[in-house]
Amino acid sequence: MDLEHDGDIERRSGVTLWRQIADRIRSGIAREPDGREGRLPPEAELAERFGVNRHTVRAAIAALVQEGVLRSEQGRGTFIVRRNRLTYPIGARTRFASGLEGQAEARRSRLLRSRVETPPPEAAKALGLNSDARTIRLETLSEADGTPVSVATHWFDASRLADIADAFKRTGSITLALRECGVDDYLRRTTAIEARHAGAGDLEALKLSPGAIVLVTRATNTDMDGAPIQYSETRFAADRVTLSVE
Amino acid sequence: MDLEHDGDIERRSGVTLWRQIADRIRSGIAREPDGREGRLPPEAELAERFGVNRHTVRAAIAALVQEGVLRSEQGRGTFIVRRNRLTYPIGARTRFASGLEGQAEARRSRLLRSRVETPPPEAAKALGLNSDARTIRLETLSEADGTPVSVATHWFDASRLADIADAFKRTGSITLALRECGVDDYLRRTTAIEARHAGAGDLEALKLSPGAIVLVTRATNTDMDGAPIQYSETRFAADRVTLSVE
DNA sequence: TTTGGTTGTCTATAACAATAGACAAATAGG
DNA sequence: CCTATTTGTCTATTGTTATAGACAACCAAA
Repeated sequence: MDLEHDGDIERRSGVTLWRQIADRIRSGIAREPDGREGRLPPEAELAERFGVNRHTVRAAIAALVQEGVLRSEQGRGTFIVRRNRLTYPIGARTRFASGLEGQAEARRSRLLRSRVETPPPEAAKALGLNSDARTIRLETLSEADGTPVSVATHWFDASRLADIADAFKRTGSITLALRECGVDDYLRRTTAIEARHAGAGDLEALKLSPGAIVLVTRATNTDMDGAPIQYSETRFAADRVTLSVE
Repeated sequence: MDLEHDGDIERRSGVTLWRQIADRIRSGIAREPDGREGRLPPEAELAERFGVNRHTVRAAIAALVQEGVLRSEQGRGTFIVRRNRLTYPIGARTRFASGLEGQAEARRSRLLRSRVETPPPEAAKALGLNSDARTIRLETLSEADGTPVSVATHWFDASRLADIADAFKRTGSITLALRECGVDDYLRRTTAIEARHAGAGDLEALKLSPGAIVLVTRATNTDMDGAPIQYSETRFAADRVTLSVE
């Protein structure tokens, strides 16, 4: 595993040494050919390589064990827990479930929260609504093989898609829910991509540890006539997915 | 400015409180309508809002002043330094300079390093070369209005584009350099997008502070006959750009 | 010129992170 | 069954981060 990849760790940077080391080990694992099982070098060796005390390395490993990335066995060593990085394609026909087809067995989404609200400026603009219009806001969590992949906030025009929350709850799919509401097909028009530290809410929903990164996409979908029907902000666990633009 | 955006800050998470607060303030600013000047709430109020001591808030502010995001004036307050977030379009005709046209005045790229090497597996695969082939590796830094935006590592087939390093050095542009080497036009075939913490090298080149995030794109470009000519990994300062997928 | 609100600096203390060293407990291999 | 290697636990010490309170310096507006 290539841990030397990027310079030394830094002291009094606002990030503790154990967390920097944990991040380096995690991304070293993520960089590996997909889902390789393997053994981590002994703690003593890692401590020397990073130029820190063994206890500091142990703190980093403990955090990754907590996260489920590593597994330690007394007397034997510390091992990498197999986990694939998912590739999530973005294009005109972007859909969650079918996008991950073949990469994971159990793909499902479920509703965390829903409510009616006046849309934030961005959503209003994307949907072509006034800022005092009524929108339905859905918070959803998507998982693949039991691991949370992304949380998303969706806005829909309440006057056109009044029953979308119910439909999503029943079907567990935006595509199917839209179909039940009379939108047979739709297209992804625009996608903006950013990255930032995960907030507390996302940390919990995605089962991430503090300091983790989320990839944020903000997308507008339209029906086949070009009328906007959905505006979404999706936060992906950055160390579990690669976004792929065709 | 919406600082409440995402839950409480977390103690003994491996990230110091002042850094968490700095990150929250920075992204609160980034979320604002583009490049708004404005005043930060007083330190005492921020301390109360975040539930920490005023000195802790001061440490966060000091870090952001160091970064050039804020400016403090004794007796008056702390102010947001205007800075636009750039939107970088990704599509079949992705190019650095023209992509940012109209968003920034001075757009330029310069060569950090170049060398001949056997390509890493990913680059070899993308370029359709054997793993013992010779490639030219370019490290470049791109700036807009004097602010570093991205650093990139490019691989080219050495047998086809022997003079690419020189040509880039002269022209400061991949597009122009390729033209000098006989590639009149090219297309972006695939783009993979990830996000991670910036490594030490990228921190320095992009003038970021530790813990900062980079958006990583890995792209393959082909000539008009579909033959791969370039494989690149680009690291964008995540708080300065939005990637936009058409 | 006074007042209220703000940032800047100082001291002291408590909580946490990192180092150092020693040894126990489990495993794998000869 | 021994030995070398490895993870697990304990104690002690030092340096960094966060809290608490007090007050100085500066600014703007009454």
